[in-house]
Amino acid sequence: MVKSKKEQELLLGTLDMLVLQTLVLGPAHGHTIAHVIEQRSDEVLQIEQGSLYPALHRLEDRGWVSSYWGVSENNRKARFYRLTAAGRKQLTVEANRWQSMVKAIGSVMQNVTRTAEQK
Amino acid sequence: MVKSKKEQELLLGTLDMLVLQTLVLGPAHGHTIAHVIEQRSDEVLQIEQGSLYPALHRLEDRGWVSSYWGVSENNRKARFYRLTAAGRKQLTVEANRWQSMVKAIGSVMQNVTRTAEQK
DNA sequence: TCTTTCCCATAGAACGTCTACTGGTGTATT
DNA sequence: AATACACCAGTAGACGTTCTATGGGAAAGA
Repeated sequence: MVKSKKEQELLLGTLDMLVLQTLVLGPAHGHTIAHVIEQRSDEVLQIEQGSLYPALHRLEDRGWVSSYWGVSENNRKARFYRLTAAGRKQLTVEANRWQSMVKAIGSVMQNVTRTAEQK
Repeated sequence: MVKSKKEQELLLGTLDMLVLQTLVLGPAHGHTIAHVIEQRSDEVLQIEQGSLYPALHRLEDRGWVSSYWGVSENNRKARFYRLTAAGRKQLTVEANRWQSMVKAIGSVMQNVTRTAEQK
């Protein structure tokens, strides 16, 4: 039996933005980043490892973050990511984009039975 | 010269929902659907033909809409799409999902400088 | 006739996410 | 000492949506 359909597909291309935002608080490693996002979203967002690490690597490729090896709070080897100046700019770009998207979609989704319930 | 990066990628997987919502107003053909979404979003959303028609076809495959050939307002042959009962249900599912997504991402994106201060 | 506008459609590439793994290493348990 | 477990990083391959870039037919107007 084959599972042909994805279960979640819930991030909708916003993972990069979420990661950058999380790093505003300071450097963090992958595990922590995922947990922070999940907790702050009240467990609505689920960050899969297979999504997270590729995201971190491409953020670094693009220069939005830099990384270094360190030791985690649990005394384990971990790669920490730090927001760069370019990443900070990118975050505002993506946040603005997201805001305008939400607004635009909201405009389309609002019920247009206004005619019936007009003030 | 090759354009290696996509220009927009602005729909973020919400096109199906937008199309279904548009059809709540009544049957419509592809061109109209695209224009309605673009206008209602104040031209923020851009619906490419290469995104729209595949979307309409998959909505039909899944039973969310049904289609028939007719004649457009401009006297041209056009395929009209109508929302099915299943499509109406699907719309509420996707709309709820979208709402919870917006809320969850909002929770992550809000500034948390408060936490940094209380040290 | 020629051009424009309307309308449908598809192929192929790009991209982000998911599933499903592998592998290493501290810490606690037995 | 051996085992189990939680923590941490990573990759391959599939999948689905969107994009770019086409093609073509048919009505309307110049």
